Amino acid sequence: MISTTDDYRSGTLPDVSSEVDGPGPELDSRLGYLLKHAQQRLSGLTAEALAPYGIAGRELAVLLVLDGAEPASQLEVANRLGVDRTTMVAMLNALQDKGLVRRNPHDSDRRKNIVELTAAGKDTLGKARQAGDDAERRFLADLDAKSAEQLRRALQIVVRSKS
Amino acid sequence: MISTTDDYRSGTLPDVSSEVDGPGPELDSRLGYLLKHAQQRLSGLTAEALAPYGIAGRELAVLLVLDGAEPASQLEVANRLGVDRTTMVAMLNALQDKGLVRRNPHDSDRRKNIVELTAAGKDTLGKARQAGDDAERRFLADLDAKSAEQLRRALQIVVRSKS
DNA sequence: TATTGTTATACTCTATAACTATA
DNA sequence: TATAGTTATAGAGTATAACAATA
Repeated sequence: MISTTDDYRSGTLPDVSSEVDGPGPELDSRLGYLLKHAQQRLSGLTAEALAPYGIAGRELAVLLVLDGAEPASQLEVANRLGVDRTTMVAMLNALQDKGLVRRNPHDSDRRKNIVELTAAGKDTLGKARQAGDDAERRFLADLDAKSAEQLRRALQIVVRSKS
Repeated sequence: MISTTDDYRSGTLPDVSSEVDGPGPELDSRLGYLLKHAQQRLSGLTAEALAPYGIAGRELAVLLVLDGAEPASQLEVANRLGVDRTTMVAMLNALQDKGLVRRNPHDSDRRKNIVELTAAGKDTLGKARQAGDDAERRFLADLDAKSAEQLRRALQIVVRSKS
């Protein structure tokens, strides 16, 4: 485990100068590079972990939202995920084709579709959630527990930031 | 400023339950969601900051690598950035059309192009680097200095992680 | 035979504009 | 008039396959 409490320029990290494909000193402390590659690495680990269940990481996110408290329309699910409603249509089509979700007309507002998990959807969600958690653990494997939680917390803050 | 040293489930964060478009409890502690949206937010801030200089965040990364110690071939630049060499061709074409980089044949291996910054490229890099740093500062504005450096350090570690 | 740069092509993810139906 | 879902379409970003020049 490696602590993250030192200043990032202190030079106590493992030497990587022998790596030909590393970012080099120009990039390895730039957040743009770091966030992009962190996201790509987690995406890869997640895709691999979810492959046995036939869903992508984005689809797991949809299932998680649908498992939440109140029934949600397509637009509400899209807003929670931060995607356009046209993007939501395609994602729900794919999940519906896999038998994991169901569209039901809203009782009093027939413009809306209430989206629900099917029994198969709940079953897949249970397994996929665990697989996704495993992928997160592998992603965080080189951080100690405290640093991992600080990372999660810091990301929550910058994502919620409005400016 | 908000500290990140508490456990992320402790509930000391600002209440966001009134936000209709927030992720909700199902997603706001999942790293996949957090990394994706953090990256999107920083990308937006960076694009905005770099717009006056006519370059994208990805292009700033190329200029930064070219400003590094040794002269680099197209393939070496691509490897440092973690992109395919065919992707590099298009990026360098764009930067060359803007007059910011120059391709020179390698002295002894004529398969290679050594890529260099032009005078205009160095000038643009100087201004764009500052603008990029400003974007990072806005991105991190809600974190205290220590938490911001811990975030950077933790990302370096997970990005370098091999498993 | 292997490597570098290049081109053509295709794939993934996403959004915009325009349509239908409802409100 | 405005909203929810849908469709067609287009753009950004990326990679794979195949080729020419060179090693």
